[in-house]
Amino acid sequence: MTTVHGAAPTLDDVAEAAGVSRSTASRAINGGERVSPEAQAAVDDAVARLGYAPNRAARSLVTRRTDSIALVVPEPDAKILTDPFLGGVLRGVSDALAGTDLQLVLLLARPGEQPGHLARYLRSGHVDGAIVASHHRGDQLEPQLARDPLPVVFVGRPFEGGSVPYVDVDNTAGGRAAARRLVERGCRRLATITGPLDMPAALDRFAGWRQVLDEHGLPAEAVANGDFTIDGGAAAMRQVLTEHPDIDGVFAASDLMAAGALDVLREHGRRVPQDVAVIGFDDLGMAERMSPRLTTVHNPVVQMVSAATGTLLDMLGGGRPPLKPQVLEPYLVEGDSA
Amino acid sequence: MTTVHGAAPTLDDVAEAAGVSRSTASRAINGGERVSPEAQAAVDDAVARLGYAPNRAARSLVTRRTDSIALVVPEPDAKILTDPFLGGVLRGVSDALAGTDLQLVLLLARPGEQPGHLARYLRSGHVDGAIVASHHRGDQLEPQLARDPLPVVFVGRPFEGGSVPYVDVDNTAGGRAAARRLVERGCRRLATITGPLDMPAALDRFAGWRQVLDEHGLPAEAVANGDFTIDGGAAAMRQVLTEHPDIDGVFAASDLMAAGALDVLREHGRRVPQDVAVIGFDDLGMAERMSPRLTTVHNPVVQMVSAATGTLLDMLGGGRPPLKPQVLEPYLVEGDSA
DNA sequence: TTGTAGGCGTTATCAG
DNA sequence: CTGATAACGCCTACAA
Repeated sequence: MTTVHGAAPTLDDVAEAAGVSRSTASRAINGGERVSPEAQAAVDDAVARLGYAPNRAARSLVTRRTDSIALVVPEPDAKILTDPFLGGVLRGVSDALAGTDLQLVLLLARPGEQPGHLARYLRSGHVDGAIVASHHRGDQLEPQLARDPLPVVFVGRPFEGGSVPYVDVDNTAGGRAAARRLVERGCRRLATITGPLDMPAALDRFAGWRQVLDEHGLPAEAVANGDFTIDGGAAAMRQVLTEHPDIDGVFAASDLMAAGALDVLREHGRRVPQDVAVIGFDDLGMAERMSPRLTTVHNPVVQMVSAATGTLLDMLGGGRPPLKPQVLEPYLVEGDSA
Repeated sequence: MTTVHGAAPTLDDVAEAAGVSRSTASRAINGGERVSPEAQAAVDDAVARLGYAPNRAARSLVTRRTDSIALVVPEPDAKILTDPFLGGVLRGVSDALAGTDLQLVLLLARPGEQPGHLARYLRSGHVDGAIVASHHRGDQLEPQLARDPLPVVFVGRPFEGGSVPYVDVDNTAGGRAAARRLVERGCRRLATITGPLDMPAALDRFAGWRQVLDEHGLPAEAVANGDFTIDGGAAAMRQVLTEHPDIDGVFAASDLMAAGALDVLREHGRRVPQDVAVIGFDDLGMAERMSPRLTTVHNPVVQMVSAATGTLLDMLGGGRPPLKPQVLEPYLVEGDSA
C-alpha cells in the first residue's frame, strides 16, 4: 500500500512509516496503553512528520462518539444574534468546555425550516449531546428529543417540564424582586413590559411581578408585551403610556426592552427615576452603560449555561441526569433608574 | 438480523421494514434516482415509522463530505463573545447557509490551548470547509491551513496575504473617511484610538487616518492603542487626554472604543462634538443608541461574511477560489458626535 | 507488548 | 430498476 500524495494521511500510513502495525499505531495514538516506548516514539514521530489527524468520521463510526456537542438555539428570529444573551450563552458553554476536547456545533433555527429539522439532526449521530437555550412553546423540540436517548440539558425551564434536566434562574423571584423594589420606592401605579409569552422566562417574570402587586393590592393592568428587543420595548412603552399615562414605575423583563423604554420616556419628557422608575432584567453588560444607569435584576446566564454544560458532560461520562433542576438565584443590581 | 429496540434504526432496519434491499433503500433516501414509485413509497413510509436518520459518520466516511462547515474565531479572549461583531458574523453565515443543509461548527479558540489545535481539528475531516474571522498575527492559522487542501475563506485580509481567498472591507478607506470628516469639520488636533495592532483591520484603519493627516500637514502623534473594547477605549482616551490635552477630534477604530471614549470625555467635561468631535467605526447597532448619537463608519460585516460564505460554498461545489479578494466599501453614517 | 481479523453504517460499482 | 459486494478509516477483542 503506497501513500498517495495529497490525500490525507491515514492510520495505515502512520503505521507503515513507524514500522508497526495499525493496531499498535492506534493504541499509541489513543493514550498509549500497552505500547513499548520505542513503538510510541516511532509513532509519535510518524504522526508529526505526516501531519496525521485521525479521521473523526471513521473513529466516530466505531466508538459511537463524536466528541462534539450541540448548542441549540431554536430561535428562528435573527434578532437573537445581536442579543447579549447569546454572548453569555456562548461564553458559558465555552468556559465549561475548556479543558475538554469537545467541539461545539451551533444549531441555529433558520427562518423557513421545517419543525423537525433540528431534532432530526440531533438524532443523526453527529453530536454526543446537546444544550438547548432560548426554547419556545411550539418549537416541538421537547417531545422530539424525549423520544430518543440523546443526552440533553435545557437552559431555562422547558414548557412541558416533563423529565428533561434543566438549569434555570428563578425568574419568578426575579420578577418579585423587581416589583418589590418599585413598591418600596413608593411607586403605586406600576406597569410591566413582558417578554414573548411563548417563553417560560417571560411568563415567570410576569408572574412574579403580578404576585407582588396582588400582595399589595395594587392594580396589575398596565401590561404590554415586548419581544426582548429594544424596539419592542419602545413600542410596549408607548402602548403603556397611551393606555396608562399616569404610571410611575415600570419593570421591563429585559435590559434591551428597558433601553427602548428609557428612550420613549425621554421622548415624552418623563424623568427617570423622578417621574417614572424603571427596572430591567439581565445585567449582561448594557445596564451599567445606560443613562441613567439601569437598576436591574442580574440573570446569571454564563453561570447557568456553564452549569448546564457541566451536567451534560457528566451525563456523557455515564452519569445519571440530575433528578432535580438546578435553579440559580437572581439578585438586584443597583443603578440610578429605580 | 433483528432490530434491537432502543438502538438508533439503521439503513438495514429501514430496508427490512420496507421489504427492499439496503441499496434500494439508500437510493430512495438520497434523491430517489432509479427507484420505482412503489419502492420509494415503501421506504419513505419505513423511514417515517422508524424515525430513521442516516448516520452521518458512516455516510461521511464514504462520501468524504461532512455537510458542515466551520466558523473559526481564533480570538482567545472571551471579550469577542460580547462584541457585536460576532453577532454580525453569525448573522452573515447563518444568512448564507439558509437553504443549504450545511451545519455550522463554531470553533472558538480557547485561552490555554496549544497553537495548532484549531488547524488540527480542521484537518481531521470533520468539516468540509471553513470561514476564518477575527484573525490575528501570530495565530499561525494561515500557514497551517495553506498546507492542506481544506477550502477556507478569510473574513478580513490575512496577514501573510499569500493566496488565501478573503473578503474584506476597505479599512484604509474607512480610516480616511473618518479623518476627512474630522478635518472638514475644522478639527486640527486629531487623535486616534487604534485597535489591536496585531490585526490587519486595526492597522489599515490607522494607516488611512494617518494618510489624510499627512496630506493636510497635520501632526499624527496623538495615538493610543485600544483593544476594541469599551474599557480599552476609555483607557486609551485617558491616555490621549493626558498626553495631548488640547485635541479637538478623535477617531476611534471601533464603536465600542468610541463608547469608552465618550464616557471619558464626559468625565473630563469635554462637550461632544463642540469641544471634541468623535467618530467611530462599525455601525453594528450601538452607534445610533449612544448619546450623542455616534457618527461612525459603516462596516458591512454581515454582507462580508455572507459573501465569504457564498464563496466557500462555491468552492465546495467545485468552483475555483476567486483570484482576487472581494473588497467592500465602507461609508460614513451621520450622527451627532462629529 | 504486538499483530490479525472483524465490523461500525453508509454509499458506489456493477452485474443481473 | 434492483441487489450483492466492496470499500471508507478506525478501534478492539482476541490470539500470539
